[in-house]
Amino acid sequence: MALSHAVLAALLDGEYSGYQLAKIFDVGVSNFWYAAPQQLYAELARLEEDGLIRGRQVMQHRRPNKRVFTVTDAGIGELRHFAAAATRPLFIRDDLAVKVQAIDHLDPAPVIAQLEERAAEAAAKLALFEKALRHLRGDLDEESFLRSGERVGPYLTYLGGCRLEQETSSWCLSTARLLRERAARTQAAGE
Amino acid sequence: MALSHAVLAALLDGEYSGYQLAKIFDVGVSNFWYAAPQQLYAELARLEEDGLIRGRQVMQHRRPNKRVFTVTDAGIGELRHFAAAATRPLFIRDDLAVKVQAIDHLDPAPVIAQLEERAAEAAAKLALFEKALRHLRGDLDEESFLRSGERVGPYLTYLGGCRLEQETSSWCLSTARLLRERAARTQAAGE
DNA sequence: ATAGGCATGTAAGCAGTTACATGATTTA
DNA sequence: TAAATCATGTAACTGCTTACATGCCTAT
Repeated sequence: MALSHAVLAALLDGEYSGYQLAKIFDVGVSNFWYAAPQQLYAELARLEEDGLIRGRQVMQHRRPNKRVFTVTDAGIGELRHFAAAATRPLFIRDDLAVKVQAIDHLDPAPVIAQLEERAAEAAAKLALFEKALRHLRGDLDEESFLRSGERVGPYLTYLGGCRLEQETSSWCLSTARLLRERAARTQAAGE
Repeated sequence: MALSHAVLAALLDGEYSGYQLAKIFDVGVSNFWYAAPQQLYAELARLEEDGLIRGRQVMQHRRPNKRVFTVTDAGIGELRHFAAAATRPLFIRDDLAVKVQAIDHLDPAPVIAQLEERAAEAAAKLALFEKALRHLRGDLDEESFLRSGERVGPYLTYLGGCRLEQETSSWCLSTARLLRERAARTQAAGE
């Protein structure tokens, strides 16, 4: 049970189909959980079989029909059980950092380009998260919302996501700049 | 090929045994790559078979002998190839964030405790990384080291790790404080 | 004595990835 | 008319986790 809890948590805020969940995992939940679309269909089938979620057919006019899912009481129970148990350490894998780690033995040019690309992606995600935050808090300012809101979980994880993307962007840019300067200098020295 | 590149990058800075690598992945590399010890032994065997690393037996007096590994030219070639290719997106999985996402449906007490625990771990890691940074730059200040150092890759990834741990600690603490306040208020209202 | 560190693995099972497969509708 | 979006899966393979297995040395 690993992906299952992330799916249950995502389904707390509404009924979603596998396809919709895939998009949520691609943009929103992606700040703390990565999952491929195919995994989600398989996981939804498993969760339904275990009685932790319930599916419902939705007929659509000019689109394929879809099945949307909600968390059952048993599903909430499973989440409570999970939350009370010990948390595993953060699981992180970043190919780009591996490249930076090895940079002194590599051609820096493609790595610099990838750092700048990642910085741009992070900035775009940050903008998205900030939009989501404004949407969640509605007319309230952040402080009042966090004090009196009924559903603050997603808001808090988005706040964490914002920090992560901000730091990512800033680290990528400063690293890229430094590597550029060093590359310029070694080239000048080599001439 | 996923873990393999992380192992190759880690072996660039010296000869290490499986056991030593496991410790490096536990503390140092852990800011951008998670790996279990058993994986490392298997991966080292595979990399040696593929000729990307070379093992050497080291006899020891009052300890079991060990095999230490170095990256071959073919290994460097593989890393260069990897660095020039497209980078996959950050792979992240954080159980603690899943719990926060679902918090409004859960008993907050254990989650608050786990947030504070994670914050303490992050602060400890930060201290470790800062020590590693001081060690790497030796007598130089950071700017000169980054300008003129021969091996800046690990320094740059440690800098990234510091940011991550700092943000983690601060997010966990502010989230825990907020959840504590909310828990106190709902308890007061319930009485 | 006992716990912890050093040192290296195997085996079974589960989870995750990649490639394949289909088909309608909408937008450029 | 081509590409993108909506919509859902299967199958084969690879990678990862958990549990098991061993044994010596050092510090308390």
